[in-house]
Parts: sequence; structure tokens; C-alpha cells
Amino acid sequence: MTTRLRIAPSPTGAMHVGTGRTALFNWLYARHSGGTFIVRIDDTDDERNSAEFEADILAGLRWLGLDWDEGVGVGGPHGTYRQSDRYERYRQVALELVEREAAYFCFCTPAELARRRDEAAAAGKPPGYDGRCRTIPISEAIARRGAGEAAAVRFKMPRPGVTEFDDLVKGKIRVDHEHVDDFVLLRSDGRPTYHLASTTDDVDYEISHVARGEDLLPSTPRHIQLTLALGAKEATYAHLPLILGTDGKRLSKRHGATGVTEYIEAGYLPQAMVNYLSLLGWSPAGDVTIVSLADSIRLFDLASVSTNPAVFDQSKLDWMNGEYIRSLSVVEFLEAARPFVIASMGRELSPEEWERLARIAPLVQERTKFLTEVGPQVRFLFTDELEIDPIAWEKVMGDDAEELLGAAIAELELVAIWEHDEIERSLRSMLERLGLNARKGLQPLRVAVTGSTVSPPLFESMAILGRDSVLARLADARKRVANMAQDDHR
RNA sequence: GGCCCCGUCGUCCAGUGGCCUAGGACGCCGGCCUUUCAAGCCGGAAACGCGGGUUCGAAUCCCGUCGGGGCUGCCA
Repeated sequence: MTTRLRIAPSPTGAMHVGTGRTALFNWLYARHSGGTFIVRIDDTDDERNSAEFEADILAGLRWLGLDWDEGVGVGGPHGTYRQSDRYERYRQVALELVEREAAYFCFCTPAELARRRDEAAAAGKPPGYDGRCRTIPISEAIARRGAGEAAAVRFKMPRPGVTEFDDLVKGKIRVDHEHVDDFVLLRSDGRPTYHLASTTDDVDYEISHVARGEDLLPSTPRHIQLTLALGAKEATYAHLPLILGTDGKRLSKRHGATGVTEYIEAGYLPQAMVNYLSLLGWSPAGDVTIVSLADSIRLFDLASVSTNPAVFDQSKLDWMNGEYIRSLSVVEFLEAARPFVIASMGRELSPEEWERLARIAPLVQERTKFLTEVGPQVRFLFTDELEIDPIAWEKVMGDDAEELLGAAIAELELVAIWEHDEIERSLRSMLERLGLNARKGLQPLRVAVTGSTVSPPLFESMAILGRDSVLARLADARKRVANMAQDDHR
């Protein structure tokens, strides 16, 4: 029997990293077992759904590289894979269950229910539906509905009864139906609830493994009983531990970036995100941290997912992103950095500029943790008006700066072939003549040429920037230093 | 409150009765390298929540306790 797994996000918010992790584990298991990975949109919450969120989620899945075999956008034997297109099916299922007396009409209004809930809470009684309408004879219920009275459909939880199942990650779970109330299947306006739609789809789409967040563990007895009432065999469940914020609470906005899209914009590589997410609750054999996707697929197993929640630690993701950036070929690096450089410069680069960028790329690559850092590092190569960081200037331009800059200009003017080794030789002999160490003597030049105390290696930077620009910038800096000295005297 | 899940360094994982004086990774601290910043290399601090049992022997099994989390909606 072939495995069929799905990710069923609700488009009620942007793609969350937790959704990403759940999707990844489903995908890994599907690929590992040679099964089918399905993307379904669980959009039964009309009030909160939005097309933008759906687009964001789909984009996030694609960015992560989690391709799907059936589902939204790619089709398959089950229609659009969007629940809002199957309301008729769910209604039919609910009514059938009523006919078979596995469900019943409930005439309690939301306001009434809220009042009774409050009362129960005040009296220290357990909340949950009290079953008031469960005993209404079906003939009477049909008559009342016929008279126009609004009614929801509730599932008749088999009581007394117990649901027992073997969760792939949690192990044996046993819940007494005494603690599971008669939940709503169909709202009084005819729309299905999550429980109905999701379970019906899992049955109709022949989902073999349901791997989802642990927050749904308490709902699982409902889903299993519903599945059984539908005459189907229950899926194998795997409840994944939740992802927490650094304070141990469920990961949310106040913990920083929780949206996958935010990480795209912040310059993360999908490979790094996938690798990091795969380690949240799972680990391949041995002491490895950087795992290839092929190895993850080969080694992944839902049964070896850990049972305890994981804190999302961005500093480890950050480190991993640097690792992945460094592992890129120069061509791949340039391709990945391209949109970020353009955004940073605010314009497209000319072919000649791309050429220069390609020359300096290997040096920049090993200094890059986020793709957003590339632009600022290379900006000095592509601008006529160099912006000099005032703090950096202040720090390095001492009393002897004018003399140093003058010496550098004189020395560099003599360089016959403008390339790295010649420039280095020339500047080193200058340092020797001035009796300066490299740290003292080169930092002012770095600031004059790149605008910052932090830059790619100076000699290469000069070589790639070109003789004229380097000399011009050094001359500008010297002029500025001289003017400042004059101002000081007045 | 009730029901359910969980409990190894700050964090993510390894560990499934003896190989554990508990291992790896991130982070942190110190050092080396060095034209800045990174990267790299070397070293260090850092954990089995607590209490009982079972056993020759427990991080590993059982019970209790404490702590954390989830659910408790005509949200998902």
C-alpha cells in the first residue's frame, strides 16, 4: 500500500515556520516512502481566510522546495483540493450521519451555548457541550428544521466509549469519550467545521498518514470516531511536537520573524531553512548537523521524531545560513545574491559591473551570512559618490592621516600593473618606510577607498575598483583631512 | 478546574540498563591565524528537574512529585 500524506494549511495567516516544519516532515516521509505528497487548502473559516495568505503559503512551500504531487495548483483526481469548493460534499456527509443517527441536529444558539459554558465554568463543572439536543427524536428535529428553525449538526460521540490509537511519535494514546463532547460538524449556516471537512477529505483522498502539530492531539479521538462512522479505516497519526519561542511559549510574532516569507526577504537560503527545520524534532543518525536533502529523505522516519517541543533558535539558523552560503559555487552565489544587490543599489547593474561583482564575489561570499549583506559590502564598487561612515572616519583618520594618504598616493602612482600583488608590494614598502604596522597604516586607506572599516580585503578591493577611482578617493580623503586640520587651527 | 502531552548543557539533538568520569552542533568565553571583518584552527565553562522504588548496575524501567506546554469555540 502506498503512502499518501498531506499538508493542509488554513489561509488565515502568512506561512508560519511551524507550518513549514510540518510540511517538511510530511514531504520527507512521502519522499522517503515513495508515496504521494498532497497540498490541500483548509479554508473553512470564511471570516479569516484570504487569497493573499493562500498565495503566501504556496509561495513558501515552493521556496522551501517542497513540491507536491497532487493538490492546489497542480490538480489530481480530487478536484481543486480547496475545501471551499466541497461544501456540498460535507453537507451531504453530515446529513447522512444524521440519517444514520451518528449525528444529530442541535438547536442551541451560540449565545445560549456561551451562557451555559459560563455557568458551567462558574460552577466548576467541565465545559463542553452538555448534549441537550442529543435526545431530541429525529422526527421532531426534522419537523423543527422544516419550520425554519436554524440547527447545527453535532457528532454523536459514542458513549460510553474509548478511543485508543498508536501515535507514531507519541506512542499509545487512550482517551475516554467521557472527556470528548459532541462537537459541531456542520454550522447552522450549512458550512462545515474543520473537523468535518478535514476528516472527510482525509477519508476521500485516502490519506494514509496524518502528521500534524501536537495541538491537534486532543482532537484526534473525534477524527477517529468520525472516520469510523464514515465507514473508513483510520489513518496512522503522528503528532509533531510544537515549536516554541525562546520563552518556552508557542512561537508567535513577538518572538521575531515567524513567517517563512520574512526569511526569504531577510536573505536566507531555502536549503538552510530546510536543514534547520528538519532538525527541530528529528535528527539523522550520528553527530551530523549539516545534512543533505538526499540524506534527510533517505534517513527520515516519522517514528523517530522526538516527543518533546523544540525552541526555535534563530542564531543556529543564522550560522547554518552562513554555512550554506559558503558552500555555494560562485555562480550560484551570484545568482542568489543578484536580487538583493539590485534592491540594495536601487538599480540594475551594468554588465561591466556584474563582471566586477563576479571578481570580488569569492571574497564577499565567505563574509556573508545573509544575502542582504552582499549589497552593502560591494556598494563601494558601484558608486561615484562614496558615502564614508563618519564613525569609521573619526576612528582611523589621526594626525598622521594626511601624510599617510599622501604617501599611499605617491606609492600607488608608481604601480606599473594594477593588480593585487603589485598593489600589495607597493603598499607594504610604504608601510615599511613609514614605520607603520599593517593595522595602523591600512585602515585609513580602507576607509578612504571603501567608506568603512569593514570591507573585503583591501588589495583586492583596490585592484577591482581600478586605479583611477582608488587614486581619486585617496586624494579626496587627503583633501578632507587637510581641511579638517585647518579648521582645527582656527 | 478537567483532559491530554512533555521534562538530558542557555538552545537543538545523541543516548532505548553496563561502552556515560553523558557525546555532537549553535551560542558564550579564551587563544591562534590575520590588512579590517568574516572564515578557519585550538581550548574552556555548561545538562540527565526532584523524591522514592526495580536491579549487581539507571539518563535509560516503574511510581509519585514538581515544572512546562496543548486542548477545553457553530477557530483551525
